[in-house]
Amino acid sequence: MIHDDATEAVFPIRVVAEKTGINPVTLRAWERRYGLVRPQRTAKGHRLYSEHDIHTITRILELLQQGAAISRVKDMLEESDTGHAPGALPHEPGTEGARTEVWTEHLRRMVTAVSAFDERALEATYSEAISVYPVDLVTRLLLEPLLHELTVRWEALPHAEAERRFLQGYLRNKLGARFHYQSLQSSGARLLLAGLPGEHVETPILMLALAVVSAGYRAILLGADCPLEVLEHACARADAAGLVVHADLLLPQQLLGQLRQLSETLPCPVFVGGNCTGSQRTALQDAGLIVLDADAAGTLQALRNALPAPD
Amino acid sequence: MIHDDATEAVFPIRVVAEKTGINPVTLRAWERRYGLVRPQRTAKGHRLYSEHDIHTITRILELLQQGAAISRVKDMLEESDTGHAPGALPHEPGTEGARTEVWTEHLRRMVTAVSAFDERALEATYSEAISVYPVDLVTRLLLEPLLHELTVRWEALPHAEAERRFLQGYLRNKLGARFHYQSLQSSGARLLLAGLPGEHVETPILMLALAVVSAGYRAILLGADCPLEVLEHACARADAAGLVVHADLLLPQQLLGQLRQLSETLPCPVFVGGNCTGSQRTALQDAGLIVLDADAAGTLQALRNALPAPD
DNA sequence: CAACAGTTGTATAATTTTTGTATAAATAAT
DNA sequence: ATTATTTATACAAAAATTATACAACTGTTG
Repeated sequence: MIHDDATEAVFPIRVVAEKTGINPVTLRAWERRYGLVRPQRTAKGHRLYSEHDIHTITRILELLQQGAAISRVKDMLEESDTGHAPGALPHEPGTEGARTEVWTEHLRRMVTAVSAFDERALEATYSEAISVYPVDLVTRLLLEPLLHELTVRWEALPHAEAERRFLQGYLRNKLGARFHYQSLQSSGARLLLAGLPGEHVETPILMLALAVVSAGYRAILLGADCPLEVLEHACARADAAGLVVHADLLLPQQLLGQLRQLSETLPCPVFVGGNCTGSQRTALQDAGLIVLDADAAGTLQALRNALPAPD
Repeated sequence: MIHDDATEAVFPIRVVAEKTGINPVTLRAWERRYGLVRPQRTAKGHRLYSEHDIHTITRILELLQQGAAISRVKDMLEESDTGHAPGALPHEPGTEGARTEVWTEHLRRMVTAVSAFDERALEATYSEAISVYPVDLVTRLLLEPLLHELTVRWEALPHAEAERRFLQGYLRNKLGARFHYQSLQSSGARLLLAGLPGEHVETPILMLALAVVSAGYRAILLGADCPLEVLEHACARADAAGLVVHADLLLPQQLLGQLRQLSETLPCPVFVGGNCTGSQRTALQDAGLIVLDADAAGTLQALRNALPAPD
């Protein structure tokens, strides 16, 4: 499939600026300073951007949103173009421990933003946090407490269901983008991942998926509230090295029985994560499942123990 | 189908100017400077435009509308005429026919990728398409047909539920990221957006949300399967200028009644999108709802009619 | 902790290009 | 004879170009 680039490049810089939200000055600065994008030129030197260039800009925007430095974006683009994979984003093994008031302040602002349905304020706080702290930390000390705090609050105020939905939409998009990005980079064994029947909330599943992916495995997401029969079929068809299920709620006895049966049937190990691992740990282990603890390190360890290490 | 151009070429330049809204001076400048349009001439050199010429001008106008530079438009027209090579932007059904095999090929590859649970292959195809064609076109000619094709297929093969979930996860992340990004840019009136009770699929809602946002409004997403009471509360609390609900399935009579009541209660207009607008259009209109057609242009028009234009 | 250098988005200035429109002189149409 | 259309030249506003500068941050180093 051959394209004549010259004939595709039609958009002047102003249009591109409007389409992408990037100031023309900035676009030129990126090109001059980092060689980013480099569109066609007319005989007189005016820039003509193609659809492909615009797509590149959106990719840049995605990377920036994940906290990448603009000066390093070019390499990342090239790496992901040449197919083979880079180590994703800089994760500083930070030495930050307490400083809890920072987080409670962020938390407070995010709660306020949610009750005003103000996505921009939500984003502002989140991206402020993400620009200071590594992603994992923000997830663990901000997003998870936020979800927890609001869940508690909503139980007392049932009419605030809309706010819960709003926040979940935001988090789903946010975590989903991160998962998607990391997913394309990962290359280890394939793990199926789904929420058990009755679990309708997606965000904790996405968090678990992120942990799995950043442990070096590939994750195939099958979403929330997934029937066990589907998982059984999918394991075979997808040639999965393992199955990870998620449950926050208490599992009924019947489901536990079905899970035991499933883990005996399947040729691959079955892991379980989520809050149910606290209260029902032994029951789950008796059913032949491998319990994933809430912390990332423990999750990684458990996966590595039961599976060949991915790298 | 060959026409005798001479018999069709009858419109003097002034008439064409009136029909198209383009100043005669400008029409001549386009012809002189870029070789655009070139109508027949009388023996003494007066321009005589044919119906086809006028159609060409319409196409030019569409391209300009999408931001193409006038100096580049000629190449694009020629490209899409020679059928080969992607005319980047043209949205007209007339010239799409010749290029459908591009889309069926992409479609085929995506179907294959889904049944192999291969996110990277999925991404590769999608990203190739998106780098050549504008987002809207890819959504309309690739993603929507893909969803439709696989839905049909899954009805015949119920065991492939896992594949459906896999694809929906992918699309949700993809569309969600786009929505999130656009959302932060948008600044118009706020519209609440949700799937009606019984509608569990998120992707069509996200597509509708993207249309709303690119029409210049802000969208507050409340997710799929949303109870009407939640919407009623949320409209007040979020100070929304409108409510958009989505439904692909047929709406039961009871829900129609509740919708009528809702639209009478709320101070803002209520819009409805999705496949149900085809079969239940009049019933929905009787209930006081404003129907959003499937195409983006119609959606935009309907929103603008009922709300103050955002920009 | 202060000083310094690097990063990065924006701003400004001086020029040039693009693009729609205006004008003039000549010819054609009605 | 009056009204249109044509070509060619000209003009002006909008938009693009490069180059330089700057402000707000970042991180490093003494």
